[in-house]
Amino acid sequence: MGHHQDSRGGLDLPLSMLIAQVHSALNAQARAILAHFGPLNLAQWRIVRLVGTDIARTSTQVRKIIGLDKSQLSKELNALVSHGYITTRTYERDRRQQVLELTPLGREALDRLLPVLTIRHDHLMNALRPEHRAMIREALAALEEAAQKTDFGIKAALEKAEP
Amino acid sequence: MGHHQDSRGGLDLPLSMLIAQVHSALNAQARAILAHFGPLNLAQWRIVRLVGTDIARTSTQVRKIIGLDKSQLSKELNALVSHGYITTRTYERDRRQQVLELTPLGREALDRLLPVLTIRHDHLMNALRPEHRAMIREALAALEEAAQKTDFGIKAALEKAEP
DNA sequence: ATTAGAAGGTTTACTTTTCCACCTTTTTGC
DNA sequence: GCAAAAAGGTGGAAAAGTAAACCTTCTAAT
Repeated sequence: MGHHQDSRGGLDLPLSMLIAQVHSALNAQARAILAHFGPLNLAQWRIVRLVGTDIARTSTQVRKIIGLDKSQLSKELNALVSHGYITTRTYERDRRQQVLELTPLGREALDRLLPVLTIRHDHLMNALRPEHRAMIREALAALEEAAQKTDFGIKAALEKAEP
Repeated sequence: MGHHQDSRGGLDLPLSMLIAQVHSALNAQARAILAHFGPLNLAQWRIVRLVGTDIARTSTQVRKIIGLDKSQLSKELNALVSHGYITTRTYERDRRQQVLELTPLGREALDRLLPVLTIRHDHLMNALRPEHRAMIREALAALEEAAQKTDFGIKAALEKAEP
């Protein structure tokens, strides 16, 4: 029960639609959790998480890892700085970038949220069968790479349709 | 090349982040394609597609299948009607809902776009290894179901953090 | 039969994401 | 070295998505 369709079990929607649905469900879930704890939105939380766990130290690293639009990153960073969660300073090896660091406030937020979101992540992983768990990352990576290309015969189809 | 990290191959980001990335890449790709053909945005295209291929005939069916917010659906339907792609009439079996149908203009758009997006979909599927193809739908469905729950021990963690 | 509650949909306000033009700093190719 | 190209970042506008208040229609429990 709780499924979208009653009668048609195997209705095969395009993969991109499925992913959009999963994405929006995950997003909603994460938002609901974050909303309990304070003012951080999802993007901000991700930034804090990456910086606080030393996975990323500069603005560009964060941007590449999260896959965030550079404009959005700029805005979220501004918000994080002005609310006192992180500090920024110029990265001397490349003066276009910034070095990011958590403030004590930022660290406190991380310490409060990380355990909760780890539980959630475990919950998600448990929903997957072990075989799936093993390959889902690879599959997603393959899809993402395929999604980068914008020409794969489309151009030809385009010409036919719009001469 | 084109990978996010140079040095760390296996950096395991949370699954939700991966999905967000794939989603946004797929979205961007679809947008880019749609932009070549006309004024339909992604949501509108999905509606036209479902209605035109008889997968969905009423507003509610479309909403459930696409997983679109009801507010957003309402707006997109308005836009589609006012641009002449679809028509709506009250569904007599349940007068809250509407029966949707393509106009000739809508059908023309479908006929032009469907082949192109089918090519794209095939391209995506080809990027997956057969094992991935076999399991990805099931895995995504499991994730989506798991994403519906908002309580899975979180509540307890919440109480600890915010008494 | 009536009524409370659920579900569908609309509207409005608001947040988040995307797009684009522009500026600065690095890198690259002569 | 220097000019062009590339990459990082910023700010503003537009699009997409989310949330909440409200109305109508249906459903279900008395």
